[in-house]
Amino acid sequence: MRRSQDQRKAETRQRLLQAAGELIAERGVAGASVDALADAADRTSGAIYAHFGDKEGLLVALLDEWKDATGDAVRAEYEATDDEGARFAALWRNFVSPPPNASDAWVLLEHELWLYACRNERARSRVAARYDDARRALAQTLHASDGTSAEEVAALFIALMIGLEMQRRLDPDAITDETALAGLRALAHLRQPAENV
Amino acid sequence: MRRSQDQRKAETRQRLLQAAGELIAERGVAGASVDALADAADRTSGAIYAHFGDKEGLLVALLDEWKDATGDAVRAEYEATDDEGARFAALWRNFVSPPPNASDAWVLLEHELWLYACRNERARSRVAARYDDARRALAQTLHASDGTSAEEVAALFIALMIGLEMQRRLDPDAITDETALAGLRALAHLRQPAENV
DNA sequence: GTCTATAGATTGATAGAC
DNA sequence: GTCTATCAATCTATAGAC
Repeated sequence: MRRSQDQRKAETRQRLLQAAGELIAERGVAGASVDALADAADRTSGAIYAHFGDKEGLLVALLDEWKDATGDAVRAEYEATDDEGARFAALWRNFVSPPPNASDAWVLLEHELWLYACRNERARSRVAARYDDARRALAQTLHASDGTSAEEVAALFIALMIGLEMQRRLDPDAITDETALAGLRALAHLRQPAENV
Repeated sequence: MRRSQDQRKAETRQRLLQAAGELIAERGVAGASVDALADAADRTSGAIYAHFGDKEGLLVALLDEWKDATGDAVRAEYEATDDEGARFAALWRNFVSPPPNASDAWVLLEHELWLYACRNERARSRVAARYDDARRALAQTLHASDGTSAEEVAALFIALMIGLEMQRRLDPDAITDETALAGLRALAHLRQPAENV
């Protein structure tokens, strides 16, 4: 019996975390009430308090367990070709049109939690670590060919893609794929100073 | 008497809008209650409903009246020099460390309202128009020297600065000014294809 | 137009049964 | 660990006096 109890407990925890991700992406941190979060996971609010203490505890746990399942897929797709254009196109495509499993609103969850982290000390270090991980992972994927710092380029790539996606989400016609790719290409070769301009 | 009544009305409206901007930046859209918004403007909730109908009306009005007072200052500072490095440094500086009048949290207001716009049809077109204005204004300031589309570069500049500021806000050491400037410089000259790589 | 007072719904969190 | 029931606080919005 111990076994099945533990299983149910673990399942509940996972259901709560997944439901939290989805519902918060849809309604926002403040818009997703404890009851609604529990409902979405087919549990009641009591389960949330038993597992995480309070709503903030759930959010912090969500941040801790929140890994990009996408990372590996992106890397594989990236390394499938040697052509720089195709590689950057893969990066961009995976960023703007989220992978099969994730909801279309996953980017909203990123912004939701970033905003939350800006106002909550406990959350900030976790989200900061998440961005640090993202930079490192991307830097490793890019494995900077030349003298440029790979992490520097990774930070710029991430920044550009986030900012472009923000604009595109408001107006899909505002940002073309060509613009995005031209931007990534330019950033990839920022080592050379503005010599022949 | 009509005169002073109108004056008070106009003043109240302005106070409500300004207080809304500040309080929402601090607590978020959902975190700033109607009563709290009214309090911050030294009025009561009744004033908000009389002026804007409901909370959403206040937010929409805030979006409509929301102009960057900074635009002109940035442009003046930009054109004060011919040196590209100094120009981009001025752009970046004005973006990350907001001007005298604005609160340090003004960027949070941007994200707060962007997120709101992603979930609210009435708000989305307004925020989209705001970003379009920003692109146009920046494009005009940059007055693209060469064949590159000025609006394209403007979109990339804005995207990069937003994304870098997000990362820097979580961890000030993650993004150096040098990285930001190198990124802007690279984007400014994206016309040339990757020929001599 | 602005206030006070209040209705009605919803919130985060707790208590106690199982 | 999970549920039901519930409290106190807070929320948006309305009604009516001035």
